Amino acid sequence: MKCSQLFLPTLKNIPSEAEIASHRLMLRAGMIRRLASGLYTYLPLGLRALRKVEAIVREEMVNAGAQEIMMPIVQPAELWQESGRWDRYGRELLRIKDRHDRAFCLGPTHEEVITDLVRREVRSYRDMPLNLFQIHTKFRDEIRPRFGLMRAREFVMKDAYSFDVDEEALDRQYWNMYNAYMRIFERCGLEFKAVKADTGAIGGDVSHEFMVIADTGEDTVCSCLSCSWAANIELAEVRNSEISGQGAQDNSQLKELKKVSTPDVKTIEDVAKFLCVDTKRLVKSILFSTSSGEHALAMVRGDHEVNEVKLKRAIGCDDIFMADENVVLSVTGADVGFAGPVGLKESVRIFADNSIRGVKDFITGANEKDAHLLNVNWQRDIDLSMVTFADIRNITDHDLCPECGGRIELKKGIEVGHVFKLGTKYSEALGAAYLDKDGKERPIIMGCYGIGVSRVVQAAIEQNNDKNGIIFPTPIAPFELIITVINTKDKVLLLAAKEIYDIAEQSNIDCLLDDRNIRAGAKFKDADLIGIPVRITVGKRLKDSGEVEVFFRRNGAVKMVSFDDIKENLLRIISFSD
RNA sequence: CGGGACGUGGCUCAGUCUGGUAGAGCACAGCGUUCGGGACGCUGGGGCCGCAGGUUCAAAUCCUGCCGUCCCGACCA
Repeated sequence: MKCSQLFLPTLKNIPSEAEIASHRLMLRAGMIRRLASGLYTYLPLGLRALRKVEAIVREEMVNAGAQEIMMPIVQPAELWQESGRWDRYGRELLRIKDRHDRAFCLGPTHEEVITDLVRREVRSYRDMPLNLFQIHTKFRDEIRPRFGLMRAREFVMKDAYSFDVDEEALDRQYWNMYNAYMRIFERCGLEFKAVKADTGAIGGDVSHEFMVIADTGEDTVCSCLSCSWAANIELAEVRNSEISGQGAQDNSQLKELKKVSTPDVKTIEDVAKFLCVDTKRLVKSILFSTSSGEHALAMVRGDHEVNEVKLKRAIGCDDIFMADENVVLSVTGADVGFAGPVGLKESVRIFADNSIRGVKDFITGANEKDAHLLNVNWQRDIDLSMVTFADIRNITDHDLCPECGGRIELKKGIEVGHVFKLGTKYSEALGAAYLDKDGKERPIIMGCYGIGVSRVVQAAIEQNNDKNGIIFPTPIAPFELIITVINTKDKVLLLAAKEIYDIAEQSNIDCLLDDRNIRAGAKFKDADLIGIPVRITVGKRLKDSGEVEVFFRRNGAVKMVSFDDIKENLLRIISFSD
């Protein structure tokens, strides 16, 4: 491709709509343009990178035994009603109506459609194992689209679904996919981690996420420095070395319960400062409401955070959210900021984190405006029959690995892939069953496996850039090589560059020829910005010494190579780009 | 949905506080000089100042409502 003909609108200025490096660079490099919030057009360069990732994903999926299909984006409401997700999925599901006033949605995922297909076509144990995938557009009406392609409303996803006769076969498919994912992300040149994960709205039992490590990631990844344990913080279990006693205490040692005035002192930090104590002496009490309209009080140490996924499990309900001001007022009798376990106006269940089980004489809110309680104690002040101790807090980097007791670290990650063992959740809801060897009907055992293909492109850029622009890993670079002609009016240089270009084309190297009649500096800046791994510069040195310059974007290395050598060994010479 | 910021040529922004002829840089077009790290000079085109109301002799500027964008939060395969 010649630059003079390529639609490549690069920007010198940083667009004001973008905050993070990868988003800015994709706009500046002319890869994407925004149509509306969370909706993007892929320009030639962006689409090429996307296609590269797609090709890798497709190849590995097919190698792993999956077969490609394509399902509709528009899906009938009936199917979603059948699975129960028409009501449960919430407002992220964009609902539309056709001219006959029939309800449809834009597919945010395809479990319903694939299960409908399979329940019609798969009747026998002989038809399995089966693994079907597609690479297609998904639509999710995100509350807050963010960071360009990172959290777009419309995006490209590879989704695969497996169908098996039993758990054992599912287990094989699951790890087969897991391994395929490892290969895919390695080939894309990403620094990533596979971590244990929560199954969220998709449901199911076992699940792993594939996280690209990056400071701008929206998830937190915990991993052990000494063993292979790694988990999303939503799920990372806290090892309990701190538990002592059973909550019941020897009352004679306890200090007297005391109420202190804390006017307008609400946050944990403020209270600790006001009372001149460490935040660890405080116990944070946060009121949650469940989807069924009940309330529960969560208690964690002042310096800890409530983990809603764990709390949800401890309570045993589908969904929870922080109670609003009115609920807080009616349950505690005070404004937000003074909640505590003692003297609640309404009787609610209390879920206390394991780490506060053994503490004595702690500080909590007094359920009274501008007041806190000192020397609160289990049993004496709090009815233990209302209290459930559980792991309901986020792990911290002071905690130890739950597997081996080693030190752990917390890092931010971008979720680019997620594999689930679904089990029979959808096959039972939609009646997808097969006949086994004995002629007995059984539900099909399912797994599902997603990759955010468009997100991979941006995550790769987030991980590979410098002040001059993108540094594409070669396998997903829109072009692998750019040949920069310093002076296009010089026919000798232009012809020499074309000669190399033709060889590159014949060698199946994706090559750009920068034949634009602009100054050399601008060409260099553009080449750096769009992140082409290797640049060959054809300039006056060709005339002086018969050499061209080979520049490697990643490390800035420069090699002078004779024109003849380049022609004979192009592939070998540019193969050191990563 | 709650909190915050913003909306002025294609892009980045000034001008708004204190109402009075719409500006700069980049980009674009023409001419000339230049030509290996985003050149320079001259000339030129391009604006419902987000939209709608209101106040005023007069509104980019003040007021009200709406729309859009971004950030934080809640939410999230």
